[in-house]
Amino acid sequence: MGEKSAQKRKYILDKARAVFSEKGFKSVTMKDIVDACEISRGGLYLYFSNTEELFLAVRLRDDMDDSEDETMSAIPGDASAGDMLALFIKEQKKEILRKKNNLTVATYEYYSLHRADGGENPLKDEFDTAVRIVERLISNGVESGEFYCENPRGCARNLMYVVEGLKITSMTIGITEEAIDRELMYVLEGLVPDELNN
Amino acid sequence: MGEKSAQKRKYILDKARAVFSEKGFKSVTMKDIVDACEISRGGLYLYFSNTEELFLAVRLRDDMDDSEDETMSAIPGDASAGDMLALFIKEQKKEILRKKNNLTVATYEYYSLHRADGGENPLKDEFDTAVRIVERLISNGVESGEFYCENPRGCARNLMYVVEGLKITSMTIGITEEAIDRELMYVLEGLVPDELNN
Amino acid sequence: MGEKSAQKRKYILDKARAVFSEKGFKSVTMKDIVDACEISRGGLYLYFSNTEELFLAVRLRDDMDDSEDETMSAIPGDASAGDMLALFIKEQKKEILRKKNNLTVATYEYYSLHRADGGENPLKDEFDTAVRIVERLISNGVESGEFYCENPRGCARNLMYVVEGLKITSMTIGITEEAIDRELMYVLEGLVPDELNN
Amino acid sequence: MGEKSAQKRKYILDKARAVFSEKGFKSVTMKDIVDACEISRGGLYLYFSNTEELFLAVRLRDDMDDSEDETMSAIPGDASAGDMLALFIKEQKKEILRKKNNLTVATYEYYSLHRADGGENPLKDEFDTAVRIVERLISNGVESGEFYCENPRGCARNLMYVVEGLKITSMTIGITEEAIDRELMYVLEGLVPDELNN
DNA sequence: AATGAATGAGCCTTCATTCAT
DNA sequence: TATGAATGAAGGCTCATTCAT
Repeated sequence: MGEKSAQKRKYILDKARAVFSEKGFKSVTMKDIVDACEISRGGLYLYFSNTEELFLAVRLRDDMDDSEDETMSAIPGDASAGDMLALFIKEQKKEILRKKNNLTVATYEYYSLHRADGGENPLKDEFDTAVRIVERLISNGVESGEFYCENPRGCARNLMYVVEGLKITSMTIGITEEAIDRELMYVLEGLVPDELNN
Repeated sequence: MGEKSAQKRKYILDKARAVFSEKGFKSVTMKDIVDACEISRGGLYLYFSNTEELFLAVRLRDDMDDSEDETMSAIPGDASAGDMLALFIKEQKKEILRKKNNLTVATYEYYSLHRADGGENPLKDEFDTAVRIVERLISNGVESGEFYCENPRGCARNLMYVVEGLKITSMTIGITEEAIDRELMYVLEGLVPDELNN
Repeated sequence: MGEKSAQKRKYILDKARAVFSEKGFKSVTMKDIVDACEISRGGLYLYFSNTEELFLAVRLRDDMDDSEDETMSAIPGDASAGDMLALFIKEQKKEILRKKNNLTVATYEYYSLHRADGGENPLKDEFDTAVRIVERLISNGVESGEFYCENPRGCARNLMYVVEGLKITSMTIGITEEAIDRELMYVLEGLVPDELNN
Repeated sequence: MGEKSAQKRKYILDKARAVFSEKGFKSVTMKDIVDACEISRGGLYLYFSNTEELFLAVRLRDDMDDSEDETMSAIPGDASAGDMLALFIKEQKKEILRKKNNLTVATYEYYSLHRADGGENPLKDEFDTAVRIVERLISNGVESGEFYCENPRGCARNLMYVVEGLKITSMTIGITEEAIDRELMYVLEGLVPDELNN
């Protein structure tokens, strides 16, 4: 009803994602979207009133079919903590390297515009959730003897800040896959019991 | 043709910095600068042709009287590696927390627009330089027995990626001074010889 | 081809009247009507092609169930001229003060747009008819000795121009009921034989 | 300074007056003004931000070089009340008949949109002022024996409401000069002492 | 050097109108 | 008949950029 055609809505979001990936958030105009979708100006406004609405919908839609969750839930129940952490990190790496449909810059632009220091912030939720996941994996690994770590939360946070650093570096300075591997490895090595580390 | 009035140029750059700090890069218009400087439109064009030129000049001017260099060079020759690293980190923290004249977002916006994956990139130079400085400080500390570290370069890079992560987090999610301290501390603790760590 | 559903047509006209009352003529869009009627865009076009057609139909419909005629025809045959004039004026006053469904402004807007100086003009017909009615009432009153008036037509016209003046004043400047009474009274007092006037 | 070129401002107001006269208030777009003035879109916005601002300025400017005031003040000091009233009415008549630059409809449209029942309203001020002027003229005439009138204020108000009625009639129904004369005469005749009236 | 009025391109948004279902 | 998605024209507004003074 209010949503017109759900299919077209998805179509628009798909095209919009590509545009946001290409131009970030601020530079994107409704005309950019219209052109990308090859629909009429009025047609777009039937679905979204401005780029902000569009962007948030793109990010939401993203969550739905996000490969991360799928991947994580597709893990066999008997996977080791190390395997799972490796998988998690592999996903992060994929995201960092992603060329197409990469929302990193647009997201940073959007939230630097709408920073809500005190209040709710989806970005903060995402970050905190990721930290918790990693912390749990590390803790599990410590219990099973796979990892050695006196401060799992600290280590998890360190990992996620490095990931953030790598993301922004990738979008501004540029970074090679090797450099990403090296950085993530550096963090993980701190988890390996000393006797194994040598 | 020459520099017109170097003084006025500096004046414009000062005002422009505040504008870029406030609005990032993409959202800044020449009119914003004109308004901030309270000069004529034509007057501004005499010095800078567009916001890009202006922004690069702001960043350059920044390097000149940058407090970081001053601070670092103001260190007594006999300062310990630990003291110097602490000082360096203090500067980074100040930058992360900086409210006024903070170019972080504008810089990210600008370089995400002008990313030159392979070629030269001042941002890359700055990052690499910072890594080298930290690496040297750590190495010195290791030599003097202040630090323990098997991979100074890796540790330096880890620190700088965390700093990048903290910067972007500060500008988007928001972050408290305590959280910054905790993160930086986490990295530094890895450098402290075990016997001292307890 | 025919009238589609006469009931729905009336429904649309009712809702449209409210809209024209609220927004005048020029500002009303087909969308306004669609929204007010809660019907589909296409559905509206089935009945009316544009706001002009709609407005004219609203005014016509108005004439049909207009309370004025009803009221006037509901007068007992033996009513005095004075009673009937009082009734007529009461109706005019009601119209001037009418808050809901007041077409005054819309009508003025429409006819200032479509003024036909020489030709036919429903507004002119209405005005002339009203003048004739008042003139007849006055003449009757003069014959019966209720009124004193040497120029009934002139007095009737004077009354109706004052009514027009009051209508437009009511819609633009705003006017109180007392002010309306005072004005209408002023005109009527001219009709009262001198000996009664004191 | 803030006013750019006073000359051009006046030029725009002149052209705008013609547009408002032609199209009323609501239908006028900034593009209409731009086209009438043959200036650029941006150029117009340098002086006025929207049609409302423009319209109010047109009305203000109107007051300044309004012929009414000039005319009234150009009256010889020894003019009789009758002469002055005749002059006043002649001005009203001119205004009612005015073809070019007639702001009547635009004014009604504007104020029907911005009616402030309780508060200040320039239209109300103008009306009240006119009433006071007429009242004074009548009173003077009564004192000098030129007029006979028991209720100068009532008569003045009656005249001005008739004038309002004639104005709106002129713009909607259309009216001939003779009809205007007849109406105004009707009111004035009420002022003439009976013995002269025959 | 400096000014600021002027231009015109470009994006935003709303609406009348059409048309496939 | 009725629906409402879709289109495209029209008007609002802002800005980069130029240029006469």
